[in-house]
Amino acid sequence: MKEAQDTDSTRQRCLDQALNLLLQGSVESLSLRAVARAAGLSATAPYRHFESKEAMLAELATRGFREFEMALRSASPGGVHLMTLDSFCEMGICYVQFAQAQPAYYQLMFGTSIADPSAYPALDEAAQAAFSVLLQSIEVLQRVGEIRPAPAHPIAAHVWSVCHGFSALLAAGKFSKVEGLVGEDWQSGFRAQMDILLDGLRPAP
Amino acid sequence: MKEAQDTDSTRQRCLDQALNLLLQGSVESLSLRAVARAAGLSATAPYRHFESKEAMLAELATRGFREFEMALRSASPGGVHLMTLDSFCEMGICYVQFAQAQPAYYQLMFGTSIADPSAYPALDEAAQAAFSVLLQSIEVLQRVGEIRPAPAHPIAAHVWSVCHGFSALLAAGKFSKVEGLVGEDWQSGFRAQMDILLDGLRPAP
DNA sequence: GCTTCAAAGTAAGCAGTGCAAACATTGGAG
DNA sequence: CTCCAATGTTTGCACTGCTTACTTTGAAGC
Repeated sequence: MKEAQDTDSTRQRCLDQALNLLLQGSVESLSLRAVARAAGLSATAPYRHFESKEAMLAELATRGFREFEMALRSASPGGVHLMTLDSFCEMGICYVQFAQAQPAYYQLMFGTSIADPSAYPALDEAAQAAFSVLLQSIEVLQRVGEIRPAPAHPIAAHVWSVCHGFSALLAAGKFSKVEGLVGEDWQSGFRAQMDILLDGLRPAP
Repeated sequence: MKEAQDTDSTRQRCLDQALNLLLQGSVESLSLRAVARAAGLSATAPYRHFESKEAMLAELATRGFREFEMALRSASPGGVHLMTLDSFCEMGICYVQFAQAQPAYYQLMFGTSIADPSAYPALDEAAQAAFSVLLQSIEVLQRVGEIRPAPAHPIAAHVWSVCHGFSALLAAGKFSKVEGLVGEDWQSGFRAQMDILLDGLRPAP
């Protein structure tokens, strides 16, 4: 009996083309048929390689989380263990950067396109790994006294809320009427938010 | 020539049924045909009353923002001008409450289902009015010395990011693995975030 | 009271979707 | 050489938003 191998080239071609289409469109506008067309297959051939459309999206999202984790890590050149407040800020920038540069990718990862992410263990694992970068960074900053000593999980959740909220509202264009934040001008606005955020996390004097 | 009147009962029936379906489903799964079916019309009849599906969604979203504004205002019994830190916190709760109780409604208002909201002036106006509640609350709190004196718009944007981010991540179930926040248990988690937020906005001693 | 005419509603059709089932192809194991 | 399972295709179903052409209807103008 031959196990389904990951060296299945057609499968990879489908995934690559799906990513291609996703990057230049939205999640909703991504159809399996378009993927098949781009991969030079018949409309329903991808069903030989993926349980469903959602299963394929889940694999894309998994890929996304891995890239996302890399992007977050890139903010701290010395690795998470040498985290500084500046690098932490930069990590936030990298977060929003990712969401802003590839909105459909980000939406796939953090939206509700995938009804039950926990049905895809690899996806869960990749997402958890990305979150761990944030969590560990906070723990390091607590150890060096830049962030007040307190349970790290709620703090991480808060930072995540800020980054996600900013990214989502920016992507939806909701900031254009508020601060004139559009396109590439968001960085100063985001830094202002990070300043408030870090002020609230500073240790008591 | 008879102007199209707003007393158009069929039109209202469509909107009501659309809201009905929206509240018990998702934005994506809401079809104009289902609305027509629920309203006892032929599949394409709604097109006599709405330019397009998006135009109908825009009217629903406008309605949503008006309800949303009411919900936010309800947090401060004495009106925005008697805003306190506690009421401000409560306003955040009301925000998330709204998003949590009617996720599809919220997603319609703050998501990207409506490609260009500025194409619908009434929608823009209603959204702006809701945002003003937040903005004015902050200005009042600055006047009474509970929030540091600083441009109010960036502060409002930050508060908005936190509330939106929390709501979106909660709705997507992303907090379940982080803090065990699911369903109705989110309030304590959210208060913790508001505490950090308000700490960062406190005036310098 | 009759005509006229625009508004309201319908039916049919187009191009697209996800997905299921039946069929054809093909390449490697026995 | 023969199976047989994996891969791919065709066909079909029920659904979507939306357009076009058609019918009904109700009220205003003469």
